[in-house]
Amino acid sequence: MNDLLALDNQICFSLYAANRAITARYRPLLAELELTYPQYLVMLVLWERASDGETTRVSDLGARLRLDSGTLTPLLKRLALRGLVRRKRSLEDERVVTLSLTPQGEELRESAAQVPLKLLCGLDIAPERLQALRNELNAVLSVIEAPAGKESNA
Amino acid sequence: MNDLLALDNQICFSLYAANRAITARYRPLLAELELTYPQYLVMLVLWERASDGETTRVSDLGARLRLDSGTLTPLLKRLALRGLVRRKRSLEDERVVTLSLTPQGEELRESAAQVPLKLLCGLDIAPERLQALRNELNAVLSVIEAPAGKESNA
DNA sequence: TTAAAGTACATTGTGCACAATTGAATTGTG
DNA sequence: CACAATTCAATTGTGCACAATGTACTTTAA
Repeated sequence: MNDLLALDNQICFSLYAANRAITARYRPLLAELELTYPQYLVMLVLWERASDGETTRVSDLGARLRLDSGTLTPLLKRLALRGLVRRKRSLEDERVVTLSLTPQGEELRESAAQVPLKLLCGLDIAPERLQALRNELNAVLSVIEAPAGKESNA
Repeated sequence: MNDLLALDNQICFSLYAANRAITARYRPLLAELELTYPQYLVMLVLWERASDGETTRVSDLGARLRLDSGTLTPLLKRLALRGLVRRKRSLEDERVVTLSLTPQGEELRESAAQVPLKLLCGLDIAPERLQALRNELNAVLSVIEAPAGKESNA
């Protein structure tokens, strides 16, 4: 009866289920833009950085989203195929692939701008509550991602 | 500069990143049991229900974990192949597949019992804080999963 | 009793995630 | 310069998630 193993006591399951539930809420909204959820996140980063006048490398994107090239490369190829994104080998360093938005990619931002509000309207949760949750998640995330845990706790 | 689209303002991204970070923390612990994270969740449910003397159907599992047969069927076949789980067609209703644990499946529970504690030790976050986060996630989850949102808000 | 509706699981196909490996390009060192 | 080490992206392979469809079975109701 060690209920540490009970599903309801696993923080992990709450995260897992909540994440999939939120993603499911986004899905119909993003379907109108013909974007998947990870593609949407990639576009968010590109929109952000493009407006800052920064060029984005695949590794920048990976650092921001915590995703590696095995995930990003095929995803970016699909976005490029759809004409939203350009992939170009850097001239200074041929290992680097530089990402930029096509006019269509820029344009899509206008439609996407409505997504966050539409989602919030469909949710019936106080925005402050979501904000508090987000802050707590970010705080926990930064601890989780800290170098080495504290396994060497003499 | 409508920062509703900023990545850092997306509750969804916090959830997405935190979920993957936690899962990554579990991975080495579960690797010792040769379980993936979703497989671990399935085993948690089976351990729970077996100790309650209940038989588990695939649809029960799906309801508990919010996963459909497209995800569960191949996962369960892999667990069966490893000899942890038995899949049997119900005699009363041939559509139903009943799940039970093999002796090895039961036995694995002993090793798994250490996983939650090991995870907590590696985290360096107050357990009460995680519990509060879990409760908040569950509350939000139940709202998200509520029937229809409130789109029809006259 | 038999057609229609509904249920439970399986299958197929697409798109992530992530580990591991590869290969090309760059950097660091003597 | 040579050459080892490192870096960046791509590739390969496994395992989820999920939509859509298929198929067998059960229930219902005409």
